[in-house]
Amino acid sequence: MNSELPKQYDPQAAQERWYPVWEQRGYFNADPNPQRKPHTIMIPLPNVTGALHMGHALNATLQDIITRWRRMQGYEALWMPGTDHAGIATQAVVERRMLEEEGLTRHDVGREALVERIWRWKDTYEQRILNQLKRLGASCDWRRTRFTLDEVCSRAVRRTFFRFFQDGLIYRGKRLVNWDTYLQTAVADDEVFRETVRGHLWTFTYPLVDGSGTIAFSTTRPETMLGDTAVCVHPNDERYRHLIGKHVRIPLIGREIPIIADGLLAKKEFGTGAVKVTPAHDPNDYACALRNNLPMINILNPDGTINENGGPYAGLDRYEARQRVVEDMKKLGHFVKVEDHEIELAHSDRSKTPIEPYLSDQWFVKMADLAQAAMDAVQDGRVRFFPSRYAKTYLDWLGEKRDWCISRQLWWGHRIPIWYCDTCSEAELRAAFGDRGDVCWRRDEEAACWLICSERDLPEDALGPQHRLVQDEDVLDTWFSSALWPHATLGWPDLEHNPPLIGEDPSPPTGRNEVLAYFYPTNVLITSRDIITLWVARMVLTGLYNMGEVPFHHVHIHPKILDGFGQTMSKSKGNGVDPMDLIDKYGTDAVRFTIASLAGETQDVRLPVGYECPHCGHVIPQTLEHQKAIPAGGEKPRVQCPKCKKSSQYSSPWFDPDPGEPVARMVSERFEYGRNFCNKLWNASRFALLNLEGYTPAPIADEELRLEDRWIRSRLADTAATVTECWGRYQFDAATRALRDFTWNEFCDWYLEMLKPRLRDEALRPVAQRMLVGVLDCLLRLLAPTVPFVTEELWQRLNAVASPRGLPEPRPAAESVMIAPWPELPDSWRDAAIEKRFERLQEIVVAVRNVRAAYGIPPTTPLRLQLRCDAALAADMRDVGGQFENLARTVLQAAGAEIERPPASASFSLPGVDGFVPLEGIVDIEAEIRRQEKQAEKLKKMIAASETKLANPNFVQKAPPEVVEKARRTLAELQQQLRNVEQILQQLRA
RNA sequence: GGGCGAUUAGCUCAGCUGGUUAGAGCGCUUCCCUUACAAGGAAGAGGCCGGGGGUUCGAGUCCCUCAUCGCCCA
Repeated sequence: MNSELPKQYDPQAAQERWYPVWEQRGYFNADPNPQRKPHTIMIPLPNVTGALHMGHALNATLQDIITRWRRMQGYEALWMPGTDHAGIATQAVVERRMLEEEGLTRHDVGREALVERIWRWKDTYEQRILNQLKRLGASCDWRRTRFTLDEVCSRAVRRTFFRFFQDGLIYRGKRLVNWDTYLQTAVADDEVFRETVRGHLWTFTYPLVDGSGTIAFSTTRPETMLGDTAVCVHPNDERYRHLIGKHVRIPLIGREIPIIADGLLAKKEFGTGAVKVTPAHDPNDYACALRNNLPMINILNPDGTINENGGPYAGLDRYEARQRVVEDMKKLGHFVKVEDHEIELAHSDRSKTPIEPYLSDQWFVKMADLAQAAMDAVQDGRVRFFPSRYAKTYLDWLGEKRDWCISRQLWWGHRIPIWYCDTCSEAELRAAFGDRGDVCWRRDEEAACWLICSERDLPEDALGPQHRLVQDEDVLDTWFSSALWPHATLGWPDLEHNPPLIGEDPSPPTGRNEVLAYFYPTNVLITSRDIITLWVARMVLTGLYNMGEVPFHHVHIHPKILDGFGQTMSKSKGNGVDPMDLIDKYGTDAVRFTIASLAGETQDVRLPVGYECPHCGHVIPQTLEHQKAIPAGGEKPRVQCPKCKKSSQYSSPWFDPDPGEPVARMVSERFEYGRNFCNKLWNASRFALLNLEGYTPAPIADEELRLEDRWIRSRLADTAATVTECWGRYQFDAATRALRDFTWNEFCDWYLEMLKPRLRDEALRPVAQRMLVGVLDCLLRLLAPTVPFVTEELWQRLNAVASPRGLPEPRPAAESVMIAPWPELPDSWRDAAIEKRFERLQEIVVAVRNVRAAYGIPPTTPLRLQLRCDAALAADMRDVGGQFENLARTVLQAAGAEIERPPASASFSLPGVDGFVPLEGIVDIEAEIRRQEKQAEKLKKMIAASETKLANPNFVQKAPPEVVEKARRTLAELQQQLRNVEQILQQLRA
């Protein structure tokens, strides 16, 4: 390795060099080891369709920091990677592409072929997302990578479903779902977006059966009349009270339906005050039907055409039927009027087509007991949220105990392990399966058939040729498999073998699953708040059910990253930065460090983004106009660079840049924070490496330490303790702040500067070198979890020239910083008195520099300094006298109580010490008077405030004595300072 | 409609259980390419801590209220 370090850190080189080394040496691997305590983190499995976005980058960075930190602390640290099959999202992407490129629908290719295509897609994109994690530096045990549809996870899904079914926790029922007529599947609420569209509001009448008149109502969807089962009015509506209980006839199909009263559905002010009720096709009507025991009539086929319940309209598309219904009602004389109306219409996020509320058969998990158990785990502290307020979200949601709808009408996913048979007898079932523990059955009276649940696939003729078994067509909700993630990935339900490792031969049978026993329960789940209910709650619930033990003890909820306008970043908004672009531009460590510094306990983080000019590299802030711009008249929108005056195209969700055009990619200048930090660390280390010639390892005796050595040691110990504490509480912003402050403001700005003269002095050099290397060694270890690449690069270079090293005793350095021990520094290093003395020195140096700046004296002009202070401080300052020369190009001429202000000097007054800088010929008396007057004013203000406070008898009586005492001391100090300033002023004016 | 959170320097954010003169990074001003670093160094300007009440000897910090914004749930 070249020992000559460049002036700038090259992140890409370090990333390419060290990641493969770590991986090859097996540092990421974790195996059951009785000698160590386990530490486990399960990755919140990224969706296999996607690419890593900023949310993932934040999430992964935090997990990696904790994992690397625990590993250094000596834990057997497992970070478990994997991906999610993400049912509908993946299937929809593949289907869309198939349609666009080949004009084929899933019905054209069939179930098997479609699933085959999706697997191929998955193989490609899974690799991409895992590689992106690796570029982020993720220290996952890649041998254990799992996929929710792989064999190991599938077995867990089957076993869980089977146990639920056997325990009577699974049932089949009707439910109103968001039906996507294009994809012909139900979509979840979070896969639906609302859009205002222009529609109509029609008003019609239904005739009363007794011939006494009609009742008028309004609707935006006339075709749903075919499924009406009631007309509803408000119970307090005087206009209709006499009609409640009577019946009307639906003219189109002749069905008679009741007029009911329901205060929750009918609004007196809206339309006519009466509303038709279509339980099978409207959520509010559905709820009303449940309250009032109304029948529910489904009038739609899965493709959105009217079914046989629509009588003469059967077979028509719902929109065609709408027109026909309106025409027919007109003909029959039941049309009143039509108005334009804006409607908030639900659309499927997947197909972008309107959603139809649709009543269909679904499978449910009973939540009552499962949810209660999961709530108990949080309430009694077995699971703790950080920040704690998120426990409320969790408890509120579980508290509703709403049954969990687990079926999805898709082809991609875990097929529901239920087989139907409507011809067999129970005796036949018992004869065929009675001796099998993995099959059970239950009678579904409503459907008049047997429901047979099996852990293993059943052939169609499992009951003999005379009976046909038909498997349920649906698959399970993706969350069903991800709910099992913490124990499924560790091999449950197999308790006899360790889970298989990728790329390795099966290990010899162990007779027990040591991996599961060792790594479960896991320690902490790190995730974002939007899946507390969907995922976190369900993992706790299934973990308790299957394992009898919570899946994790801590849940850390980290913030969300928003754009500069406070909006969620998303592809469709065109405001998302690609973490891979940031890594290219700033380096992985810079991205990690910056991201960690953003992760506080507040909900959101704003990250202003901009377009990087492809011509000059200048970053142009993104505006809302950029986000929304669409090509008008064929011309693609451009960003104008204010620096080089050139314009360029940029990426946007609304259009693709023209081929060959230079494209302004989206970046965020905030990451310069991390890049600059890494570079600072790099250069501090570079300084060290340039000054280590002749380094000899040896213990350092306490008497060899100078003031600055004791100070930096104290600060280092304090910083290490702070960082350890903050990470234990998942306060990443505070931890990185402490690290940066120490590195930059203490180690670089003061300590390194103070070492310089010592390193030039033959006699002092050896101890200075040992201290320098010792502190740097510790600092690199403290930073390694956050910025693994730059610290490794530096660690290796340090190893080459200074291997046994460290404080207070030198030891052989670890072969990699990532497996070096986490610094546990003695408490005795922390020394408040030393820090106080050092701060005095700092204040005086700053004051002298201040004089220099105030008088515009060039940095090269030497100055002289006299200090008036008590004997103790004077001795202290004389001890470090050389540092004034070094840090402020100033000679400390004298220090003591007897010092008098020399004529023609600039002065400063600090608590307990006055300083005089003789400036013959330079000092401007008037300017100096102004300076001192300003200082006197400031002191007077503070004295006044202080006096007011102490003059208040309530304060003196009621405040704690130490607070009062402190206030008195402060006042005395201020008064002394003011006297000194006034004396100086007097001399100046004389 | 219910819940959670935010509002502190031009921008992005810290500020733990209330206690001297409210901090950081970026940006800005002045000076400096000084033998680790111009992705740097030195010095500096910039804040009725969203408004209004209250509790307290004392409020950026606790309570109430209003306003604005964001997120989640229905």
